[in-house]
Amino acid sequence: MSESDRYMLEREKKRDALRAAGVDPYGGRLPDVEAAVDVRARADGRDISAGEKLADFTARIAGRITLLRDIGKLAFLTVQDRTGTFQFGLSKSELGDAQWAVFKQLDLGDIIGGDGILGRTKTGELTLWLKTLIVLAKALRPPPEKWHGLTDVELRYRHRYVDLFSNRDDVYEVFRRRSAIIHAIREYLVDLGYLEVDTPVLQPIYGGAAARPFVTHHNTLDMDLYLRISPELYLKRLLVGGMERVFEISRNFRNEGISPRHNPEFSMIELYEAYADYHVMMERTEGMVAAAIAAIGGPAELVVQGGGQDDAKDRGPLVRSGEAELRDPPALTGRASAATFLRPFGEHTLNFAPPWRRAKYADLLREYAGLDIKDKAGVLDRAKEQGIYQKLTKAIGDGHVHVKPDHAAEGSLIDHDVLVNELFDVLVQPHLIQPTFVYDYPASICPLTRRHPGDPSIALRFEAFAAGMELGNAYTELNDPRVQEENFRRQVAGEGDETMAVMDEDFVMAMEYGMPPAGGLGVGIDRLVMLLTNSRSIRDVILFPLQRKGG
RNA sequence: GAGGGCGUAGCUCAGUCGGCAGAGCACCUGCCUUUUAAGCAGGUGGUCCUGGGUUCGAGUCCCAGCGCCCUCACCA
Repeated sequence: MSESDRYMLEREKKRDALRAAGVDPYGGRLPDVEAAVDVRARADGRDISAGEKLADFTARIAGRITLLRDIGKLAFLTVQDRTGTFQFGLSKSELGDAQWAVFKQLDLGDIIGGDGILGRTKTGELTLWLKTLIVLAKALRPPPEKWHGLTDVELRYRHRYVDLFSNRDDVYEVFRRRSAIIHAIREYLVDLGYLEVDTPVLQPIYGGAAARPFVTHHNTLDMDLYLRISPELYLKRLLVGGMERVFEISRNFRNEGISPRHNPEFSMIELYEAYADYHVMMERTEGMVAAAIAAIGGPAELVVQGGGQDDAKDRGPLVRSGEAELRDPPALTGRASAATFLRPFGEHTLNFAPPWRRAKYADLLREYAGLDIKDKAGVLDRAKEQGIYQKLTKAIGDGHVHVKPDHAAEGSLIDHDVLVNELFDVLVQPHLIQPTFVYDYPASICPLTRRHPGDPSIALRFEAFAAGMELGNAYTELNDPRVQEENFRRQVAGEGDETMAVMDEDFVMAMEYGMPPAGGLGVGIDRLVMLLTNSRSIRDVILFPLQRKGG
């Protein structure tokens, strides 16, 4: 017999003892349960001295037993509900022998309800002194260690339900905030007149991003389908249809590598606004984030675990190391003040107060790399210095790098703008800690993007960065059907990345009916939640991140 | 896909030079009517990730595999 079997057997014996005593170990509906936090609020209105019990203050609370202190004929249980914890006080003489016998069959992890009267113990702890004990669910497996909780990263992801109840103060809180953030964004856009829609996840033709798709199959139609990599092409059709302001919170699927910032399925919000441009989308980005921050409250005291093993070892019971100086700084208490927009992230404090910094791509390249974007020789030299040129020339032939000598510097095999882009990633992006809109990208690295009317070498695009991480991407959208069609043709011809979208004739047809000029924006929800909950891994903001079979 | 780290009781973790498998929590038995990770006394509990190998002897050394984490690659 394994040890876990022994644990189960002990608990099954207690379950059977409950049944033998006529108590259902798996109770049903329990009306009028009050949240722990609400009982506390109600108690605030009363003056209760230590050791006092208020016969007229009754309450019913339910939750999971997280602590159990049996002191003979008296016991204290700590139960946890969705709002916090509450102490139950049980006295053998008050409860009576029958109920006391029920208590004796309880273990850590069981879910119970209690009716009782409120009081304070000698030490002042707010306590519900039970008159009636209600068994709601006998747990057959023991919870993890009560002090450390579940820290094994693999077990946390594979058994997230255990992670959630045993690491309530950080893990559960992350997902509570995630919910609040999404709700706030939705409300913000709806208030602006946006319509929320659902477009196909199963797509016969995939597009809207450069990524490898997952393939699936419909049996009856005998048709291969792709899980969407982006909702973009459907949302633009809706612009044609007259949905002038439209958004979707979209689960996207990309058959790519996995990293602390990439999960095969991830959430993104995409929005399109007719008659707007990418500058308007900057304001929308700021607005959504501001709404999200307002929804989750003031400056975060929350510091969550990273995936790293070193982090796990440092982990304290409630909050992680390194955040002490960020907890309730006196200067940040004003709800409406700009300080509310300060969020801790790793060793940084990010300031999301609008307006965020707006900087042109070329200007940032000059500022952080000291490079003139038009100086082909200088860029080439720096690329060689950084080993980028060598890496790219080595990669020629595997399909990822294309030789375009006409755009290259003298003697270079690699396109100038490709080198610029690589240098930007290495030399500039890590410096973009504070929220920053990088705009006016070189057109050649985003060939499908609408050009600046006065300068065809500039694309009307921005990317939003924070903590060195890409957070969002926006465009002044192309609405010329012939240009769009030509873009598709160039992709199909393999001129761009070979994984990019195939020709979507219906999409072109839609545009031929007239699509209003529009601004379009995509924001990674998971990454935004990471930033606003100080989570270092995307897996810490996704409830059930993909794991290999087994383990 | 490449490199590095980790895998020991249900959980959190020690384990020295290769020499009887350890602690805390949890669990079981007993005591306890004001505890706060309650306490005290006694006790149970092991596929040391899996499979090979070296050795008189392997948790420890070697090889292969599996899983997780990290870095890189991939990735609007």
